[in-house]
Order: sequence, then structure tokens, then C-alpha cells
Amino acid sequence: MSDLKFGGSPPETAALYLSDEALKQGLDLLFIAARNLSAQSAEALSKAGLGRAHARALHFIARRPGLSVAELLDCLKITKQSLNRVLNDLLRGGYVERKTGMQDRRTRRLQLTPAGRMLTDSIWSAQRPLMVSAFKGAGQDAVNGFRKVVQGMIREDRLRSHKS
Amino acid sequence: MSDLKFGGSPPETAALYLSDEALKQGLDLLFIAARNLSAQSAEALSKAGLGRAHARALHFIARRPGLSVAELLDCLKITKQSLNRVLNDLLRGGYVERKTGMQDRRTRRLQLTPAGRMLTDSIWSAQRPLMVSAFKGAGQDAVNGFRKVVQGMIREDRLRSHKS
DNA sequence: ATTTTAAGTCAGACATGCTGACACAAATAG
DNA sequence: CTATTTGTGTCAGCATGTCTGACTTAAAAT
Repeated sequence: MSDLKFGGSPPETAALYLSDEALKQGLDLLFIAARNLSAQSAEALSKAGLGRAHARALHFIARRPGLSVAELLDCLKITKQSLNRVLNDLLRGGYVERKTGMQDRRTRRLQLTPAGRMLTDSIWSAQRPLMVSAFKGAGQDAVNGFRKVVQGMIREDRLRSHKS
Repeated sequence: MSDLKFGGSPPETAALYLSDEALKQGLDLLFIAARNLSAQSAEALSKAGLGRAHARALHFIARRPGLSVAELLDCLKITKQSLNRVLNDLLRGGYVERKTGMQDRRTRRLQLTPAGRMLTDSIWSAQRPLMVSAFKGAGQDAVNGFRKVVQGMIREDRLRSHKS
């Protein structure tokens, strides 16, 4: 499996951890890890007749119950039209419910139904073992490092997109 | 920007770093980081009339010059037919060249042309600042932790897919 | 009362992936 | 040497997911 050939050993000398080679290895690793995690969920999804787009929407609805459509759009960074098709599938399938917001009655608050929770649970139990063994095998300090790095990628991107 | 609301502070107590919440935060982070990195490259790609599929192929050809079509397929985990369309775009655009292998003359060795190198360079210079500041901001120890965790995800997946 | 915002919808297009069926040349096995 | 396998390339068709653009409705904000 060619995954082995990527993201080789970490540069031991301090200056090299910011070398192009080390940074590109970081890209390799992120790509492969994201692809593998996504593959884990494929079986549970296809049983429900859903695809990856549905999985992404379900994930964020599960993570932030009661979020509005605009907030979900902001998470997924896709267009309203793209989301609506996905969302209609989830509503028709009975995985998600949509309730008019109380403060602002223009908004629709999204949350999982019991069936939606069962589905996201089965997706999660397919992905979880991979995360558990990666986290456990690496140890708490490494996990904190992982979080620090990836949050840095997200923060940098945010600053950049704010034109600051 | 709602990215802020994900991947909150790391659990401080030892047992909690393997909690479902911590593991799911890991998923959030990976998803957002991968999406943001991909977005960085969009401008350079669309100038060349190419999409994300082309970027992925270019990335691995750049990372392993002279790899065969079969090896590239194994990296990308897509079908031969899907790859061929992408590869033909890259060949016709003059970004990649294909040479018959010397040992095994059935294989085709792929490598970037000078134009391909210019393109991958411009993609990389769009993505690099994000990686640099994430790595630099987190520090070498954190980066080693990051690598350890993500390589764990890849290794676990490999073991799993070998049915061992 | 007017404008703006949040959501939903329709129509059409493009990008990216898949399956199945072939074709060809080169390597390998019997 | 013939038969099979392997690596590659291709055609046709289909499913999914994304996009732009135009328009509607309801509710909030001015």
C-alpha cells in the first residue's frame, strides 16, 4: 500500500521541521487521513441510501443541534442550493427535523430525529476505532500537538479570509 | 466564522482525551483543515482551467516523480477510468508527461513538465503560508505529535483493510 | 412603508466519481 | 512457443455533488 511511502520519519533537526519537505508531508498525511476516515463511513451511509454530502451535513447537525440553515451553510461552505437538495433528502428520510426559530422566526433550527441519531451513531462507530487507536497509540501529548497544529491551520485561514 | 466553534480547548484531564467529544473534535478539525487547504489552491487551479481532482493527481506526481499509473491509482484510490480523464487533461494541458518504463515497458512513468512544475509551485505557494504558520505557531514538539497522530490514522486503516 | 435578511425553489450546467465492456502490447507461465 | 496475466487506454452511460442565476415568501430591521 503506497500510503506507507508518504509522511516518512519526522526531521530530527530543529530547522528542518519547517522545510518544504516536512510541510508537504503534512499535506500528504492530512489528505490520506481524511480520505480514510471518509471511507469508514461509506457502508453505513449507502445502507441508508445517502452519500458523503449527507454525512457532512449530518455530522455538523449532530455536533451543533439546533443550528440554523445559515450556520450550517457556513460550516460546509457550499451554496444554499446545494445544501437544500441534501437537506431535503435528510428531511424526507426522517433523519433530520426542521423547526421555526423562536427568537427569529425566519430561521429554521435543525436537529436529528431518533432515526438520525441511530444513523450518526452507526457512522461514528465505524469511524471511532480508527480515531481511538490513532489517539491512544500516539498518546495525550501527541494529541495535544495534533490539535494545536490543526487549529493553527484553521485560525490562519480565518485571519487570511478576513483580509487582515 | 463558525470554524471558531469547533475543536475547542483540549481536555486537560488524562482520561478525557479519549472521550467521544475529544475524538469528534478531532474529526471536525481534520475536515475543516482539509477543506481550507483545498480552498487555498482553488485560484491557481481555475486559472489553469483545472479542478480539485487535477490538483490531487498533480500533488502525488510532484511528490513521487516517475511513478506509474498503477501507483498513482493506489495513492488516489479512484478508478482507472476516473483517473484517465484527469490525466488526459493534464497531458493535453502540457503539465505532465508520460514515458514508457525501462524495466517494464508496459508501464507509463509520470512526471511534471516545466509548466507542471510552475503550476504546482504556484499551488504550493498558496498553501505553504498556512502550513508554515500552523507548524511554526504550534512548535516542533506539537508538529511531531501531529505527525504521530495522523500517521496512526493511516496505519490503522492499512491494517484494517488488510483484514488482519 | 421600505429594505434587508433567512430560507426555499426551479432550471441548467459542470466536475468528479462509478460500472461494464473492450482493445492492445508486453511480460510471464506452462 | 502458445496461453494467460498484467498494465494501460478507451468508450458509453450513469449517479452524485457542486455551481450560477433568477425568483418567491415570510419575517425582521430601518
